[in-house]
Amino acid sequence: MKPILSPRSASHRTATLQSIAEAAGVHRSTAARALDPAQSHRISAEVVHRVQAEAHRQGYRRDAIAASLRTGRSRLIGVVVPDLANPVFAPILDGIGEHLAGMGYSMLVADGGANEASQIKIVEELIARRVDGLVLATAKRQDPVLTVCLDAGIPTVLVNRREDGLRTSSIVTDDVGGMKLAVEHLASIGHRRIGHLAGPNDLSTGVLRRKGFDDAMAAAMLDPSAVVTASEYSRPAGQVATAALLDHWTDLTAIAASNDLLALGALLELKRRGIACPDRISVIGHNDMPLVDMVDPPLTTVNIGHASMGQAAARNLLERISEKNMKPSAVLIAANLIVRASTARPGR
Amino acid sequence: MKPILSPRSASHRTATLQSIAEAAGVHRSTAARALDPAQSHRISAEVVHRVQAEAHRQGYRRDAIAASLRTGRSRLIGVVVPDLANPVFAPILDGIGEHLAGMGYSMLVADGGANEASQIKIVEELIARRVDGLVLATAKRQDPVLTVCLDAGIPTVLVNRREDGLRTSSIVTDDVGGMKLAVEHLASIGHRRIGHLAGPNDLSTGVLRRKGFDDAMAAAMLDPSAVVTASEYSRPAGQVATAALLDHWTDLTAIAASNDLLALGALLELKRRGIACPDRISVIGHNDMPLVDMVDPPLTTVNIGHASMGQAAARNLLERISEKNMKPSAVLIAANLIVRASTARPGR
DNA sequence: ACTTGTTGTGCAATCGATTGCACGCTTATA
DNA sequence: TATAAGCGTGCAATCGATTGCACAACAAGT
Repeated sequence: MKPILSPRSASHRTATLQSIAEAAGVHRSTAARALDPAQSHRISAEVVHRVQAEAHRQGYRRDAIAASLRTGRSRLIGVVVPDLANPVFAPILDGIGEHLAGMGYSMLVADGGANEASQIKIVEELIARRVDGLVLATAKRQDPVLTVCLDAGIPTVLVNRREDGLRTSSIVTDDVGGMKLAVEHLASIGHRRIGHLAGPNDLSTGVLRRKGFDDAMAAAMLDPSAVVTASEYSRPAGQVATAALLDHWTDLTAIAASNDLLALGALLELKRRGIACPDRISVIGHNDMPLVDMVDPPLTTVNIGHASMGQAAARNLLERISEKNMKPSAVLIAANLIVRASTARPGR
Repeated sequence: MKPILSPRSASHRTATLQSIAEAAGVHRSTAARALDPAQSHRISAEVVHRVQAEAHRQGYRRDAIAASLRTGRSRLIGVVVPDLANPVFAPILDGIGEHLAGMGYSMLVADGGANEASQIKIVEELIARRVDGLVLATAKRQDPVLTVCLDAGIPTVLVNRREDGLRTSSIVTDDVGGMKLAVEHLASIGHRRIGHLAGPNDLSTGVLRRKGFDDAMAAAMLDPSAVVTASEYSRPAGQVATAALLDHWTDLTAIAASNDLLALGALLELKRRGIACPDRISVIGHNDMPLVDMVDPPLTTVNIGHASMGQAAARNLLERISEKNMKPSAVLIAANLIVRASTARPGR
């Protein structure tokens, strides 16, 4: 630790409020107010102008860190996803980022990993960075991570997945309704023996979509018993679940998957067994993730407005931040059926 | 502005170094040292233990903001991508995030948008947040954004795309080599009339892959003139470029695209014209983005280790941060040919 | 016994912006 | 002509952690 360099890189002399104030011949508090659009009207026009000119001349940039320390607000929002590499999250992040940017906030993205312990560690890290709020895309139906956030008093919203309870706001698609759309579509074109590839039981999407399946099957007077639960949302898991489904229920003419990746796994397994889709068995997915319109066959699925979901989450969180004791709400984003070529009338 | 609440949320009394020091009966500087693994050996074991116990009891979390202000380091790395919604960047972000997390850094992800002005604005914002370094995935061949970063004295590396010059380190795939692989593959299975869907001229990937195309065609003694440059990396742009290619060179048996999205656009156009792929025309992509293994037909492409590219970028940046005057280097990640079903011997 | 180290802690300045309060001056009102 | 109200600025404390320096206590070497 030699006292050679000042903390800030020596090569660039720092333009601070102080340096501007001196150059403009005013006190730094005056400079601060002159540069703050919300306060500058309290300062004489002439001084405002002088300060702004000087700020520009010195290339002044307000130091967000120092401001945060003083105000206790960082204008940073932490976003935790279970797997950054999964393309499903890209549009959600995009939506969040877009809305935040418009409001002067930035997004701290963290990959929480699959297990709770690591997610909690990540969240602690974000809290230490004084994030003003958190968006969790990782929620389990009872989520210990959320408990940590709430205990720390950080405004938090859930996106894409929600808790069973209503401890905080959530922005998710209408999972039940979306799956109903899927089943109704299959039923309307004549399918009677429909199987379901369910998502994991500890995720809201898994159980809610399954409920949608059950409800819709009941409404159509069909037998809802052909269900296999996948161990996770992935193609391999979808493939093994499909294998199990086909082995146990040999007369199925359609499969409604809880998620596109599971549906893709189903397509793989069908292909492996030489079962034509949609000729022998129709497959419908859920999410409408990028590129599923070009797989073979183009996947019929349920579209979720991921980007608008992200935006809504950001908007909701910002409201929650400004109005501390806002009541939690569960926002549902409508789902849309997208018919492509992986579904068709059941064969003869 | 009523003096009602302290800046920090009133509901949670803040555990600070001060409060711990008091409770442990030592000075806060001593507490700081006791809690810092790098310094704690200078403090008596007994005091260290007392402080740690107290810190734990109060649920102390070191305030990263305050530390940043003092040290001038934020342990934050800004990452700028041109389009967060594009799934190609997901694995890169994943790689960056993974490496950073292991080193105690966090990642500030920002969507810079397509134009320079907005990218510069974003970068200014990141600089104001005192990021310790920047990763740009947006680089043009001569990039004004990089100029801003360099002028501000922020360690910066480029990922995925690079500049023509060597103003700073870049981590990209071997674009020339990758495209050579692609062309050699086509030539080796008998193609002689090969067209190229080039990427934008202002991006390194566009020109370098085109160079790879030219070189490989020359090496194979083939005519490299069938080239159309796409206006951007997107499916629609790929489709119109393909249309132009097919209209001008009617005897092509294969198309080497600069990017998977362009290749997908090509597939679309071929389908629209009723030209069978790979029977009449083979198509090869570049990037091996998620799901292209399941499109119709499964896309032959060139795989790029996106995740390892991200990791390498993070590693390189961190080195550059700790060793300020490190020489810029251009790191190339090897590319691999992935043969699937969109390429085949030319038809009879 | 006296210098020279060594070790463990305390002290206080510092990072840069923000903001409640006070003060002096001008203008309007009684 | 007082008195009040308002306006533009300056003052100084504050946010919480870090760190160079000082200093006391004690050990070791001459």
